[in-house]
Amino acid sequence: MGVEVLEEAKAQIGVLKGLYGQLAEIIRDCPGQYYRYHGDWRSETQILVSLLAFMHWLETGNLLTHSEAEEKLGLNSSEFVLDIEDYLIGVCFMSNEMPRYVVNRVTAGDYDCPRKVLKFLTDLHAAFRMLNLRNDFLRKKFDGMKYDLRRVEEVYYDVKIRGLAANVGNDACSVAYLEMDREANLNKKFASMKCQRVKGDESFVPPLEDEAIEVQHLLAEPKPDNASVDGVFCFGKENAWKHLDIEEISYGFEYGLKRNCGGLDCNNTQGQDELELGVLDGLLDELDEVDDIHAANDISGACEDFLLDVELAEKISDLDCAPRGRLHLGNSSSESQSPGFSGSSNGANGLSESSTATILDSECKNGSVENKTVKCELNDSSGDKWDYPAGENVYTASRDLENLDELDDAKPLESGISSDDNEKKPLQASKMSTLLRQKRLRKPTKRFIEEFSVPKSKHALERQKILAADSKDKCLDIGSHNELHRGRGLTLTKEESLSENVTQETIEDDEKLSDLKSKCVTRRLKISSPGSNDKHLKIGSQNELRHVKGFKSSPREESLPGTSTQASFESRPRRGRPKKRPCVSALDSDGEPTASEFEDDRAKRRKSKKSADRRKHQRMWTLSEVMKLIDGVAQYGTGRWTDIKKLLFSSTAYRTPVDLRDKWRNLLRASSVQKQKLKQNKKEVEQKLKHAMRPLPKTVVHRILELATVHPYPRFTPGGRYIRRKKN
DNA sequence: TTTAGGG
DNA sequence: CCCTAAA
Repeated sequence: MGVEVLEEAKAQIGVLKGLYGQLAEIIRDCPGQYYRYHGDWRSETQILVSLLAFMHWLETGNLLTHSEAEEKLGLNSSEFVLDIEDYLIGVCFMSNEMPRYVVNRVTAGDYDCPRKVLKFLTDLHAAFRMLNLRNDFLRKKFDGMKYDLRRVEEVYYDVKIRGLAANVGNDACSVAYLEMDREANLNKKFASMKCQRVKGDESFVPPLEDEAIEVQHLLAEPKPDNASVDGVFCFGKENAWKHLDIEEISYGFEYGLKRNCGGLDCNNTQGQDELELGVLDGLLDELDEVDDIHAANDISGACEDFLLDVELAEKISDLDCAPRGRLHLGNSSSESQSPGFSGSSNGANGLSESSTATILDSECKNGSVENKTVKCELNDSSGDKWDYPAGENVYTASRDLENLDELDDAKPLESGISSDDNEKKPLQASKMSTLLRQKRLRKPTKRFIEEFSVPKSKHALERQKILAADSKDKCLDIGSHNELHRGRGLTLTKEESLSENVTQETIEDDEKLSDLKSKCVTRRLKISSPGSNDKHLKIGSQNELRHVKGFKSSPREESLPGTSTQASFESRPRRGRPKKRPCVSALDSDGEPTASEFEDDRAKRRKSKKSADRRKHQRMWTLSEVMKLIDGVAQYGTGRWTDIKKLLFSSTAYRTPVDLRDKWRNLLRASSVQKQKLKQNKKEVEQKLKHAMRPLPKTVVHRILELATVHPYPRFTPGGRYIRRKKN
């Protein structure tokens, strides 16, 4: 059937060829005017090229070259040609179709397809990368190809770890690979080239030109004219499927791996053989969670995905045997935890020192060596990516990840454990527990890391503040050491007289052992309103209790004059999937959590088992934040959320541009509702409103409404009504 | 990588 | 607040 389709398409191509012929004739009448008119059919040409290239790929597995494309379209005349740029854009269009194609093929049961497409796209992308593209449309399309490649990669690894990828195919491939001597050589060179680049990790990318030149040497036949294009693509064509074997890359990176892992022996690449279907089934769920990390590290995630799971599989299969020596490394590596904390180290230290929440300290300890190794590998493999994300940052980020994880299990080295924590130790001591724990880990996300570092340092300050005990009606400046250099610290305005404190979140540790202790999120909010000095500690856990009635707390963070109910906790069932259950507990005047409360909290959490909750936090928007947001919108309007974020929310790491936008959307909705309600019978409805939402100060509402007219947000009429557009 | 939009 | 598509 596929053949029929192809034939049919070819017939149509024939028709098009004829049409191009007609065009060519017209052009022939007005010599030299080709470029005057060819824009009229450019986009069609591009699409046509993409289709041709796709067909060609289906038939031969190779990339349609420029000359081939010209030939197929009958554009060989000297006057009427296929524009190089059109050709390239067409190729990009084709690449845009690949992810869909791959998914469809896999759905249809062709599990080998992703591998082929991946290689193809990898080559293609590598070839494109050598072009020196202007900042034009083609450049954009090329950028898009990166994401196509990534999506295909994900499919490939997904298929692979599910054990669906045909090993036969792999073998056959490698045999073919060996057969081609010349190409093998090219491959080696290419791989080593890449490898070198990775080795030189610190110095990062060699200039693109160098690379291009080097590859030019590898290219057998650079053409005199279009060398930069045709030559490159010949390269891609000749080596289709052959070079840059994924495994090859992995091996190539081993050097870097070992170095970055500080001597850890990570043979992850070999672990792949140990994949077992039975194990994999249980692992599939893992993917979702691991995804978080992908997003977090910004490293091309699929690879990580794969490796991590491989490692996990290894662990599981090892459960019956003696634990590997590697496990011990967890301890030694965790020793370096403090130095490793880099940016957030302040937070960690401050935390344990302040002793208010040492339990967190320990709960965050989750030493899983394989995570570490895997991550190291990831960092390195990221070196293979086209992006070359700032290695430093990525590295520290993942170091933080590791450390966060390590925090959980590395008991022996933990020195500053508070008494609260001691009872937990026995639980964790057992090796079995340790082993099993590694089976399933809820990884912190990027946002989590960000939050983790910022608020913690606040925490340290908080302690000082409490000691100073001067936090009445003054303006509180909660800037922290870490924040200082970031510019403007978080400053709370007077009328709020609110001191917001540490926010800590931990991650849920979801695993099979029933006695696991999960990590908890403690979020401390000290609310000191003009009337009282009550302090409240809010402990939010990320665990989801499906069976337990979830309730949501919405403590007022700002105590507004007049409307203030300084801490009204409302509890209502969450709409939809109950994702998160922040627990609220009132605390003694010190704001100290009592051991029993933690115990209680943990006990509850212990019950909650599965349910991957993606909810990272529910952080209330303070009035000052809202005001800042309003200012931002006034300044930039809607649609430039990143700018607003950068300028006004640079100190609050946990508010992403998307958050800002969402909040604005909600504000519009809220304010319009509030306005309408005001028109109606005030009293009753406003009573209801109070339950439903925290009413905004009228001035704020007015400002929002004003802005809503100036910067109309899509889907909100000037009246503020939310328009729900229907898909048809 | 950012934004819009749906849930 | 999350997720996805589109740009």
